[in-house]
Amino acid sequence: MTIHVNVRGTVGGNSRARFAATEFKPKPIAGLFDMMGAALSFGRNQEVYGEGEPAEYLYMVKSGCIRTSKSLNDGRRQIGAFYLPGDVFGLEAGEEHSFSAEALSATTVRVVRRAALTSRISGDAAMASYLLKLTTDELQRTQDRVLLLIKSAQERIAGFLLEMAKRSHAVNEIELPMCRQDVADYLGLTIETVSRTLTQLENSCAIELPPSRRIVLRNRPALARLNS
Amino acid sequence: MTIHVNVRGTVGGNSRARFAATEFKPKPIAGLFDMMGAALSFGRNQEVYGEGEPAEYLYMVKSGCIRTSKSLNDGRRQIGAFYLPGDVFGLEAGEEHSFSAEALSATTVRVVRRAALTSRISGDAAMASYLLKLTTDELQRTQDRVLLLIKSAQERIAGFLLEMAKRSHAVNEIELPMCRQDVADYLGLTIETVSRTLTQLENSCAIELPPSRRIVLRNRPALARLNS
DNA sequence: CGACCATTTGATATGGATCAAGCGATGTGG
DNA sequence: CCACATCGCTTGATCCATATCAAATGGTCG
Repeated sequence: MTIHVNVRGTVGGNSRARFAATEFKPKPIAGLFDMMGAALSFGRNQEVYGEGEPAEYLYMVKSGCIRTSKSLNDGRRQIGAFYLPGDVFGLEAGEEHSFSAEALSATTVRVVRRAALTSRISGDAAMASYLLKLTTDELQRTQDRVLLLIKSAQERIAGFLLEMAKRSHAVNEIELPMCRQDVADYLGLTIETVSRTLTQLENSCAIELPPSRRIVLRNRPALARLNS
Repeated sequence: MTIHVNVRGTVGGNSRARFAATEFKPKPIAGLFDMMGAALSFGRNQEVYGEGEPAEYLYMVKSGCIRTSKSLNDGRRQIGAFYLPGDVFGLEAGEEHSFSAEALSATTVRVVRRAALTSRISGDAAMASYLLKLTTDELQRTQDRVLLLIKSAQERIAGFLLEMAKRSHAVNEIELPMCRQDVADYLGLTIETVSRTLTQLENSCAIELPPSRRIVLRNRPALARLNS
């Protein structure tokens, strides 16, 4: 079996990879990546793609977590988004990636060629709608980020926790897949401010921090109020 | 002539408004709004649509300028974007507007029913691509905003000026269509900080402020350096 | 145990917010 | 035509939230 995937990562899984299979009509389009994509594995901090590389593929997270990030010339780093299992990343406006993508921990993804999807826009309305939905959803999340970034540290953290809680399945308990520095770079704060704000919220009984990556939401209304 | 446009604004222009005309195939899709849309006029600060209203239409600015904004419960206001002639606004992830839209000054727009476009996704590949492009472009601009918002006041202002310069046609001179307060709410700063930062930039000879809405970029490299 | 990394905590500095006043242009009514 | 109100913008003084610098604590893995 030869798979011409010139991407980083370890090829694995039962990849029935036929990227150019144009006759295939996905019924449940959610399973698209599983059906037509190759599986890849990444280790902690391993790069999936780099800023400026051609945006040839779309990716769906199967397990683990991915962050996209961008380094500014002075060393600051901005995190574009965190992607959890089921999320699709790699969508770009232009022909190349404006952020790089890295795995937070051992992560598996499915890849499909972008061209394999976009070429179906004509003739496959479901595919066109699917791509549009992926993009509008991403847009919505990015707009929500903008709203977060103009607020105070408390509000950013509260908003972040609520967002993560909504995305994880457990109701009032979150296991953060990322370190404090990642949270800080996501919210445009320093690691110290993130830490201090979390302890403040703990002191005000809004949350609980058993070990530091696990967070229990004790008082959602209070957090939601901060989220305005 | 009866046009059933339950939107605010003054109907005018040569509106050959046939929203449900499904047989129409736009060749130059850019002219789409002119061909199938109704023209509307708005005065300064007049609302085009409000936050929470059903997102039934897409709009293209023909003249003037539109801002989208959102009021937070504590009175702060965040501006989502400024739209100049040629820009399309009103795109939403969900079924209702998450921002409201207002005219900055006397402004004319063209409206088309969103459903009239989305219904064509199947069968009209050009339309599908067009909608996707509108959305990815909007996404790109929103991601650029996120990058601006984590920076210092000087960097935000510099980035904003460069963005406006790129969008306006005159190379090194911009006529801002919005007041300082709008700039402040766009960049997540106060009006005082915007003003002070502009005078700082003037003192460092990066820009010139003949009357306050007109800005001359004297030293683009310096601004670009701030923009990192 | 000891090295290493992530996180927290403390002390201080600072950029931008806030509060307040002044300035300049535009418009209105006497 | 001028006095005066209004609005948008700038400037000044002070305060505070967050950054910065520094050190302590805790957790994990060899």
